[in-house]
Amino acid sequence: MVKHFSAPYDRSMSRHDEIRQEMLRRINDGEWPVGSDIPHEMVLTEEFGAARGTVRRALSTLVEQGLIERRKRAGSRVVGQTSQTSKLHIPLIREEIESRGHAYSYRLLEREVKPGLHGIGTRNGLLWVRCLHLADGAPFQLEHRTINLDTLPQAAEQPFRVTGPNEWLVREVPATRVITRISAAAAEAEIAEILAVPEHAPLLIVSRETFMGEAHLTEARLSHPAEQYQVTTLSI
Amino acid sequence: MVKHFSAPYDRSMSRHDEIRQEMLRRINDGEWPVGSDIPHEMVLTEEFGAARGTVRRALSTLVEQGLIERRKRAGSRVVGQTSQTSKLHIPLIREEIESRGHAYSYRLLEREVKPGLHGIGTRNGLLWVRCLHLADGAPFQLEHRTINLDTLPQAAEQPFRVTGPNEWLVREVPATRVITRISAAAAEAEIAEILAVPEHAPLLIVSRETFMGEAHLTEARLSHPAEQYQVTTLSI
DNA sequence: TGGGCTTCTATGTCTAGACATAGAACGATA
DNA sequence: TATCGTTCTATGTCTAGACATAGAAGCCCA
Repeated sequence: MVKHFSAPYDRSMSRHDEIRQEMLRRINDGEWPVGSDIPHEMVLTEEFGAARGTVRRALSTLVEQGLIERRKRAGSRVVGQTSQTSKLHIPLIREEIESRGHAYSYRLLEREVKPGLHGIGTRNGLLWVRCLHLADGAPFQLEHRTINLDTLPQAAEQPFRVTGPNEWLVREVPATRVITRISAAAAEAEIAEILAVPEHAPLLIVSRETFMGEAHLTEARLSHPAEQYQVTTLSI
Repeated sequence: MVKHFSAPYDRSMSRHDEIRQEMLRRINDGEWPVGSDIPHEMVLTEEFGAARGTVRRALSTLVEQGLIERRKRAGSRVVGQTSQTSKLHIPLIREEIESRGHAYSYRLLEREVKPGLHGIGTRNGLLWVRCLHLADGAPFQLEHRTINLDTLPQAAEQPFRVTGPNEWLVREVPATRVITRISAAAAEAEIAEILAVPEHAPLLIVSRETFMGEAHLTEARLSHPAEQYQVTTLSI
């Protein structure tokens, strides 16, 4: 089969990646302008000399990226992003700190079993942990965590004295759904002291709830001094 | 072909979704514990009575979710997430404000063509825009934007007097790569005044750079009073 | 025992079909 | 002209193959 375009694409790419690159180029160069219909699958299939499945794979990637949209019978068209979607990747705090070339250390501040709340942990209660993650000895992240002992009874046996709940959860527990919220706030007196920042200093706060199916597993509130931490995401 | 499991799955789901659900259940219930190998594709293919492609589609989704990892010759295994990945979705500020039931309004503060910087916009310069997005008349987001006039010369003709650069960019310009950074900071005097918050009040700041291929398109710095705004993400 | 070579296999990619179906387009009717 | 069925088609899903290939596992030899 003939390839009907001859740009010097990386030969190590798979065919669907090559095709996707070429489609990207056409969008880029305005050959397929925003708002316009792009050719039907079968036309592209012939043009690229590939199977329909391969062309579809290239197209699906563009759909994921939000560059095109497709509707049955109506065909596919290039869209200007109505909202930018990107992948947010929050690493283990230990890795984050070590990747910056700092020494990681950990301190457990509080650990307590509390009664359930809002229908969560009504049987076995909630494990409440407060701990601090440090970079080169300086406070980097304050972690407030609750673990649902109904769904994760094994957590009750974890002391979390030398490693944080995160490390354990990551190793032992898979999650199917995660809700992450990122916000800013001024440091209250108690938190300011723990994080060694002035009162009312700006904090970047990452809150995360984790579920397995419908079951609530754990919730975390991670507070960082604003100067030290930012969240970065890449496009899909 | 027989389906070898009989849970009452939604019949409206596609087969690969059904299979994925069943796999999720097995991970959930510990039948496939974290760290363990899961059966080979061909075994699953037989068990589910589906084609290999269909089983692979279910598995790929689990890989995307970060629940399993696969390696040639070595097979597939369940992994505890070493880092949580989720989808970050930043809507048009107008939509954000209207979806909260507030009236959106816009004010252009500054618009100027500046010389290029760091090899960006060296030919035609950079269009620099500062504008304010309001909810029910109250400041909600301060937008600092630069647009690369080398790659987007059409932007020079846009007055941005009644709608912001975002609306125009979204309608006209596709992007292949977006870098988003989320941070917190204390409001400097000038910004505090524009946003009608006390000096040093915490701000949530979303910065975004947009590219088409390697070409730099635009850069935005969006500042919000911390109490009014947070970023939410859902799992993939 | 350890390093390098070969073999082998589970996953990755691709093809060429078939059938399902949302929903756009069209035509009939009021 | 507006509304309501009907038709039709581009996309969505699935199948059953073939071949490619990373890299784990085993082997040989020093």
